[in-house]
Amino acid sequence: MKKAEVPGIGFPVPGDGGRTPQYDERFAAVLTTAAQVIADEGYDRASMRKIASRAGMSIAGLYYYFKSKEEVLYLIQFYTFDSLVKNLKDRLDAGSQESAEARIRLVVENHLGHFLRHLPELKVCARELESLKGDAYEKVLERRREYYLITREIIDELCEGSQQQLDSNLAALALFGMLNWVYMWFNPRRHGDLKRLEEQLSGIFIDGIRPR
Amino acid sequence: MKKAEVPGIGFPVPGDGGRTPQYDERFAAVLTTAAQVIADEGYDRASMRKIASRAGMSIAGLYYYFKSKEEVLYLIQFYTFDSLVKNLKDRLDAGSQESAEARIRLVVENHLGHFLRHLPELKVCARELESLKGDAYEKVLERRREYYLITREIIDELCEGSQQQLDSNLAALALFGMLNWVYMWFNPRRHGDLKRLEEQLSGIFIDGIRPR
DNA sequence: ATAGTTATCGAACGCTCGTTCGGGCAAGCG
DNA sequence: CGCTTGCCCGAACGAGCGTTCGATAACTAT
Repeated sequence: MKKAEVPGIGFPVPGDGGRTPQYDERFAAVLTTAAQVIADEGYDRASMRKIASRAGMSIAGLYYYFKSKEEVLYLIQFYTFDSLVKNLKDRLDAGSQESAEARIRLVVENHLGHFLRHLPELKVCARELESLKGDAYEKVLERRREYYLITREIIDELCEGSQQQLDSNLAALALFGMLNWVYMWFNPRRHGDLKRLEEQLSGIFIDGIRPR
Repeated sequence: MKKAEVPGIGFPVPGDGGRTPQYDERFAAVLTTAAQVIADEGYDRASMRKIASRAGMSIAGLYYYFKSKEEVLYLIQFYTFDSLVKNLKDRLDAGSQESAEARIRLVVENHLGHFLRHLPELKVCARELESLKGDAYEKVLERRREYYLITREIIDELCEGSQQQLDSNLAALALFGMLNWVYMWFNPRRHGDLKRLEEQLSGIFIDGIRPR
């Protein structure tokens, strides 16, 4: 059976073409395990042997699901940003009548919420973009840019009529800096109160850029 | 001749004990080259062979100056934070009568200024702390904590009397997030105006946390 | 029962890595 | 002059890497 592919990449995608449910389940489970190993040790030190052994299978068994190590990394990053963007769009659609400030809070809430549920994946995305090359790199970059643009448009709206000339591009990058740096210090035991974390960070950012 | 050592670590330090000036010069030059290679390719992919070849010497020659690859990484991070802290202390001493807001601006100015002058080193520090182990990791962490504490004290002062309960710990981490994420998007040609970058970022942060 | 597909494995190949070893060459000093 | 010392090298070693190959059971459809 021919494998379904992401157009223009040649990497397979699960759950979309006659493969068995067991296959899809195992595929997703192995990808989750791989994200944990890569988050813990970094892409280069996370060998296919370690990933296979943590997933309870042989190296050759791993290659039944993924055709290369880079594909594993690509899929983690692609799916992570894909679901990040999809969730954000859903939230923004549901709250489209809200103020720009409320929608920025939605962005922060979405990002940190996803972060808590998929800590290893987010860490991998924050650190390993540059470990991809060629088409895989471009495809992930495209998703990131989409995510960035959605956010920057809200920031543009929030800055409207500000007397200070604030660069919304820089502001968006500052926001992502705050949010993506979280993996460096976050500890579920110390910072488990997600609501509080969201409020503090979005508070700093919103008060920081709001016109006065 | 016995090599001088950082107390408790066992790693050598240049410029402090009877070695020739050529040695110190070459040592520093090789370390700068190593920082460039590691910033470009990541610690694991940056092989000793590549570092040696970019520095114009053989692998074995490299081992005359450094006793392991991890030592190279340690020295880059240790010296970078060392000089970052030293410069910051100097600036803060010179501006000790200034307001907390002005001193936060000094922190941002110092960090980004150092960033522009030592882009590869800062990138290495932002990404490769976890590639260190044991004593080297602890020693670098110690320097980072010192840098963090200096900054957080100023933030504490800036938040004094704020009616909102703002967590200065989170605020400091948010600031470092903004500043350290810069390596992900900074382009000297697009963002060459350092003064403007400093003003925008410190503006966002200060307005974000200042009591109102 | 037979043929084909799915999921898995052990073993190996070729390569790169960090590190070491023994030596060599030039400068400075006795 | 001979000898030490500072600086540097070619070559090698053992380990770990990503990837491939052929084989093997279990299941499914004919």
